[in-house]
Amino acid sequence: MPELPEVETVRRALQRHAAGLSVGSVRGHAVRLRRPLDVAGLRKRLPGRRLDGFRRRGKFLLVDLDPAGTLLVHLGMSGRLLLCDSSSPVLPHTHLTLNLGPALELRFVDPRRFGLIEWLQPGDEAHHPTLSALGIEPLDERAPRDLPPLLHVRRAPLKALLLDQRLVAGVGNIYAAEALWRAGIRPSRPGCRTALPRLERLVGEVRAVLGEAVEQGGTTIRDFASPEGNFGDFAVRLQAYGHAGEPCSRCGLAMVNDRLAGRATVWCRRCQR
DNA sequence: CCAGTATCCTGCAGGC
DNA sequence: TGCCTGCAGGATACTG
Repeated sequence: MPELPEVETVRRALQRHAAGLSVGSVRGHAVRLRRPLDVAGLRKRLPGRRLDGFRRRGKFLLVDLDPAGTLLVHLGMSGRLLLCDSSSPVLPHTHLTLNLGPALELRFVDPRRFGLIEWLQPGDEAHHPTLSALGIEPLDERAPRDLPPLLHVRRAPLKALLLDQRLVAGVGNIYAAEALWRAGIRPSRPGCRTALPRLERLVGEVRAVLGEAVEQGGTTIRDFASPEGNFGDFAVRLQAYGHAGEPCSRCGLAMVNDRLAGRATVWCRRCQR
């Protein structure tokens, strides 16, 4: 479940190990991801291009192959980018492989196929329907000032607002639950029924939990791993997500699991109001 | 416009 | 042991 910290972990690993390398052959097969994977188009455009750098916007990874364009990657639910020795076994659901040297490959693996890979021409970023609509980067220094007022004018539950990428870019189900628990705010509380100082506290906790998770290399619940194969170490620090039925680590009351905005939502009825 | 729900997809856990 | 069901969730199309 790659959210901002997991994508940032992937970005850093690729920046460290793959920046400056050139793409050789491109292998893959047309498969239906969130949109169809255009292998033929990538085969035409990628070979010979240099990986100039890796950027992140929300949960999107942007691979710059200047000046030709940018490869836009979203990991969806189960997507992984792996740096592998060419001789290493190919995992099931490997949809795309970029050769990066005599024995090095970058592989995109995505069993559930909620991911996305598409080619952006220079200038496309500003018009891309999803990319251009993304909201505030929560770790940006402007977030504490800009985000609370946006939450304050909405009637939807705060959990749903945190998950709305057009408001905040990069928060998913795990870190939304954690931030609300840390802030002591009920996930179903409407934004407009929450005092501004509490919203400021919430944004602060969103930033804190994301920042800590980035430091730990993300959260591995089932299968997240960095391109080098490292697991994220933040799971042990989760206090809400995955702890339904267990005592709240603040007050001891059993945490409950509700369904909110179509998502499992673990929270404490006593601490979160 | 806004909020809520169904949908895509596979793997896995739990029930019987 | 094996089959079935439901759940996991990121983005988005759709409904009310």
